[in-house]
Amino acid sequence: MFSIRDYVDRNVSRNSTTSRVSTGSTTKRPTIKDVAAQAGVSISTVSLVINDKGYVSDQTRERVQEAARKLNFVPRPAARALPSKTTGNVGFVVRDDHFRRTEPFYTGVYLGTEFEANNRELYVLLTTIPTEYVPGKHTPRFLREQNVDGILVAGKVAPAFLAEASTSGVPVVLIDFEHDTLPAAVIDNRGGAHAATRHLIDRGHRHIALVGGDMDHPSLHARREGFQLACFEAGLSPDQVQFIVASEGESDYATGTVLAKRLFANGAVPTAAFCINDATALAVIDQAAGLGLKVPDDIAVVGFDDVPQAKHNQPALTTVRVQTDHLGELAMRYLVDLIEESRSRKVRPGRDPHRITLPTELVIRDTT
Amino acid sequence: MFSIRDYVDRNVSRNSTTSRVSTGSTTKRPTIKDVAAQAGVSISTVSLVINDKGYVSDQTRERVQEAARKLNFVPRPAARALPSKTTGNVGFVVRDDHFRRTEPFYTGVYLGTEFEANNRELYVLLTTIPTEYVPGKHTPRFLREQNVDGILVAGKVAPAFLAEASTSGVPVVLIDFEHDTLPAAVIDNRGGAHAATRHLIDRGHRHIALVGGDMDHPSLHARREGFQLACFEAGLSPDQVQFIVASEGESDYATGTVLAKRLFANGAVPTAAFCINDATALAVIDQAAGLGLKVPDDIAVVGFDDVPQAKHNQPALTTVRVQTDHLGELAMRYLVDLIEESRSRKVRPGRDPHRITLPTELVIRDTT
DNA sequence: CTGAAAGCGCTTACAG
DNA sequence: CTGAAAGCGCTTACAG
Repeated sequence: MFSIRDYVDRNVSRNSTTSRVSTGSTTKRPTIKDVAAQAGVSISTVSLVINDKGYVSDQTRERVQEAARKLNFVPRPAARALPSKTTGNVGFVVRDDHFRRTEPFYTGVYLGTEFEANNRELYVLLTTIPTEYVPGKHTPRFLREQNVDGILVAGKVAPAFLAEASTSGVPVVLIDFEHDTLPAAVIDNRGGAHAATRHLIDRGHRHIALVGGDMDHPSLHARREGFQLACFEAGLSPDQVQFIVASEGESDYATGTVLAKRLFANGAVPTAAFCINDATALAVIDQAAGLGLKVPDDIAVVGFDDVPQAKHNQPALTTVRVQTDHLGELAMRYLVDLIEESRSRKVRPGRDPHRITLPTELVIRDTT
Repeated sequence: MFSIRDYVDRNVSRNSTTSRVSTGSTTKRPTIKDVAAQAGVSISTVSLVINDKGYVSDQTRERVQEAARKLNFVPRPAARALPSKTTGNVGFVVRDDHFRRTEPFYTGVYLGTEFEANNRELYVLLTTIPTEYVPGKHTPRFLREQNVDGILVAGKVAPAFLAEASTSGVPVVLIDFEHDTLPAAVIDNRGGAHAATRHLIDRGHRHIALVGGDMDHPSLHARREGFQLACFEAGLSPDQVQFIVASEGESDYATGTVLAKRLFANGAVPTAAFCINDATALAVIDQAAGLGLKVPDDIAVVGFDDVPQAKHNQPALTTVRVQTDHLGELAMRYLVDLIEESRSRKVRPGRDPHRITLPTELVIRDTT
């Protein structure tokens, strides 16, 4: 390993002050006690007011609120956590390779959860886990320390992790993934795929291919179902529909390129392709261009996800928009619901978990 | 707004158990008290052992450790935070538009900090701020609550935020950005650009262009310097060197496309282009292909960053690799150093802030 | 080297 | 509607 010292650049200008600046006021940060004194009430009352709990007369409430405002009082998270037996944190787990992906899908989801967490006065502890998850070894610290009130799991993860999370004692909500009976916030993959396929059919296409990598993921599986349903409804016969699908591997640009070659290698090329996601669609378009085929005249292409590149591509890609932020928000709200539910022990008798489904939107651009 | 209820999918199978499973053992989580009882010592001693502080005889140390292991004791973060006046958290701030970028630069940096945070028993609170930062309005919650021991700021952010962070009373380390005298962990942009340019010159090129968007960012500025230095050292005359630079706008693919058109519009096209980053380089390559120019025969291209796409591009892009994880790690270590330093009040007399520089590596592929 | 005690800043029954 | 008191689970001087 290396030492930090190895990298210190001594050529930095030295005529400088330090970065640590005092907070200006010498008085230390106020506590609930200071607020109580200022308002002339007990700390119990202050606590009730800032938590909006119990019965407090309007008059004292206002007096407390004014005192808090005047002193610039902000409760310390740790001091609240200790007696209340809650942490004020939620965990956000995603596989590292997913998080690193070029398409900013999970960063969008994360930002949505962060936004909603801010509204709910929660901190989000973002942790990545490896694809090959080994329980004791890779267990997120917040699980070991039981330092969260709930857990969000984004995307596909190892079942071993889900088992661990499920037995942690706090609610778990999956995002864009499904597993057993765990509650989940998912995209309307089937509906989106159906709309996209329907759109191709409406444009007059009758020979259509589905192109995509491994369909093992529940979301991709649902997209295939939506595609099939639309084909069936339109009365297409099986020989009008092709499935260009890899038996393994991610549905990424590289896999898409391989599949596109297979697609165009066939004698009778379909007039339209529903691609399982944008990465695949972009690969198909590039391969088509390489062969001198015109999009959409020779082959129409529709994707799924509406990644940033979709809009900028030449030609701009018709696709299904997924509002990733919104998905994260939705999941966080759902999790908070479950957390509150589990606190008011009333609803113990195992309410069934739900899937919450986020609608999608077909965005018609230049490839169809 | 909408309600969560609007999205509940009632078609989910209902023959299921709830996701909330008890932890198995009915006994509640052990505290330091339980460990003390088990080991037959006081809680003070247990505290000393688990924090590796003060003098404890080897014998009692072992007895305590065994007791802790046996009971599966894990200290609660909140309980430590309260009396110790530390939070165990560090803030990680990045602009939302940067975090959403297609190139996973900042996610890589984040993962590096997370990795190192795990080693140091710290939690990272990732927060995004808008480009147009308004102090009171967008202030991260961890600042309001003073809920961090230190702050990492990744990439360019509004000066108003840096001012707020600097006066928060905790150390701040910038990542891939520089500002006044704040400590920073930066990439060796100048060195990387110098090596890349030198490489072009070594390949025999004498007419070279620098291509990139707005050079306002310190990192890009440093790259330009490295480029210029290499040109100067090689004795290139000013008329052999072109600067195709936008006066504003990000150095992204779209801007790169515009610049590439300008580059190729000139009568005398250079034989090589040093692009300020990979996004720009990829745009140049695509534009060259559109004009029937061969890369690298008609024009050699080198980028900077080594984004995932660089390797997969046809032809694969020669570029300068930046180990984003490593950068994050480095910054986190630096921050922890500063935090510890600020705790042991000895080093008060304003030590000068440093820049810690991460080396880069030239990756030669097929475009040069 | 070890323990008793005070205290961190809150919440939460429990009285009144 | 309000307050006194106990307690959350640790850390940290301070004695010894």
